[in-house]
Amino acid sequence: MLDIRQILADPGAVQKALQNRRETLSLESVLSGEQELSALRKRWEALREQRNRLAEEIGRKKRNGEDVSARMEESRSVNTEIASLESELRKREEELQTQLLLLPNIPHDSVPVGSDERDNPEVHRRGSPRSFPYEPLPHWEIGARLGILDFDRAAILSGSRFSVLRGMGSRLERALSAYMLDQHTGTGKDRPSGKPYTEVSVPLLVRGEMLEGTGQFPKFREESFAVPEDSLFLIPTAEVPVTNLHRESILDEAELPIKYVSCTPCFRREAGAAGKDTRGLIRQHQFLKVELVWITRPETSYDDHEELTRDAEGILEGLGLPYRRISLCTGDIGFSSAKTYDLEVWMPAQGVYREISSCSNFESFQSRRAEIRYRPRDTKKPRSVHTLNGSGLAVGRTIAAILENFQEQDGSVTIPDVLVPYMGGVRRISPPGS
RNA sequence: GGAGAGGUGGCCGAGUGGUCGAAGGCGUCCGCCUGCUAAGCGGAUGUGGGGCUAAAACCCCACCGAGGGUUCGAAUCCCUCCCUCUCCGCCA
Repeated sequence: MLDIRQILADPGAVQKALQNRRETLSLESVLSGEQELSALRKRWEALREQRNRLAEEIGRKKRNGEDVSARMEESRSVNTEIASLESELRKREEELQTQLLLLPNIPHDSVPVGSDERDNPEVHRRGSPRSFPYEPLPHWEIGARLGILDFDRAAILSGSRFSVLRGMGSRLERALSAYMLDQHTGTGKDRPSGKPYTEVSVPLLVRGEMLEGTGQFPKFREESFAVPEDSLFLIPTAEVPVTNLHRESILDEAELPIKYVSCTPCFRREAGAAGKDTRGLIRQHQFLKVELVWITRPETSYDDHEELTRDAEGILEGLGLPYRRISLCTGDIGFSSAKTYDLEVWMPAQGVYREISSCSNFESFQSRRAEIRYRPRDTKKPRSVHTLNGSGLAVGRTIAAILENFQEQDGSVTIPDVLVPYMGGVRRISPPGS
């Protein structure tokens, strides 16, 4: 959520930012709504003051045995006025709040202006794609031939966009999760932030307020799987429970940055994605993801964002997967984000780079919604923290990338060296019977 | 699921209708004292919004789990919901 004072201070700049985002919302009704609200609020406060004074006077006089019936009558009439004002006030407040919750974050100055994904500049490329002496197979073919990936059975269990991993496929998922978690909980000592990530295991079902806190609600409600019977929602990413871990609290500056890593299944309805990426592990209703979350100070958040992104890149480099980093332009950046880098891994069968991680700085957009603040050492007055997160990495897509990049002509797949210990020493997954 | 107890400031905890934004303690900060540290002594210390101001001081409004209600007046009484704890039952 944007700070209403920031909007008031420079509505032109905010409107400009919305335009850059290709967002058609206008600030006019927000501005007029806020103006009316503040007038109503002042009137209401004055009446409350009057009522409080009367109540105090009545109490005092009563103790002295004086007659207070006239004052009580007066107070009653003030109360009816307060009540009518209050209902109006509440209505206006809700209207304004609804509008504010639908306003996206303002992109950082360093974010390139652009219309859509075609305008996302590449920051850098690492690793070189292998050249294949044959037509490389897509990962779903490889997985099926190896007997480790089964979409047909998953469809019977749960419908489309679900998968079953079997044998070494399932083991590969576990190995990747463990490798990533180990890397992140081990990194940091030699970094500017000076500390490794703390691993957390969190609930996969959360209340709606948590999703509002991180920005998924109210705008993207239809993207979430719901359990209406219990008013709970399946998390679309670990970002939601992990960031909200510190909701409604004031942290000590000395605690910052707080760095978490969490491996969870993620659940997405993919409501707007009908017919898109219908094959393979790329777009599933359920997938495993290792998520990095930082809660940090505003002064360092952009340096921290670079560091977080480097941490995610470290996994791709460790696995030997070719990838590139792109910087999302104003027209493509996510609703809650002020700046986002996407990491895209090379997928040989399609001959394209595909998103495997998205690393964002939300500045105080989430922390204002979730009320996560810290007390600066010098000023003592609480300030909103900045929150960051990024995938480190999406495990399902990493499996897909490994199968495609490290496939061999005989149908086998070579396991990256760093994963071998996690695979129980297995260096290669081979087709059954070979 | 059944029975009971309870949710108060950064933390612990007192407070059953007005003088309570809230005793006391811990913590934190400032000062004093003291070879150092600790202890001791004195003072300060909730959050959000508004007014005034150069900035403060100061003043006003709201907040004692959330939302309603009763009342001139609610942390305190009533209702609903959420959560925590104890015991019993069930269970990975």
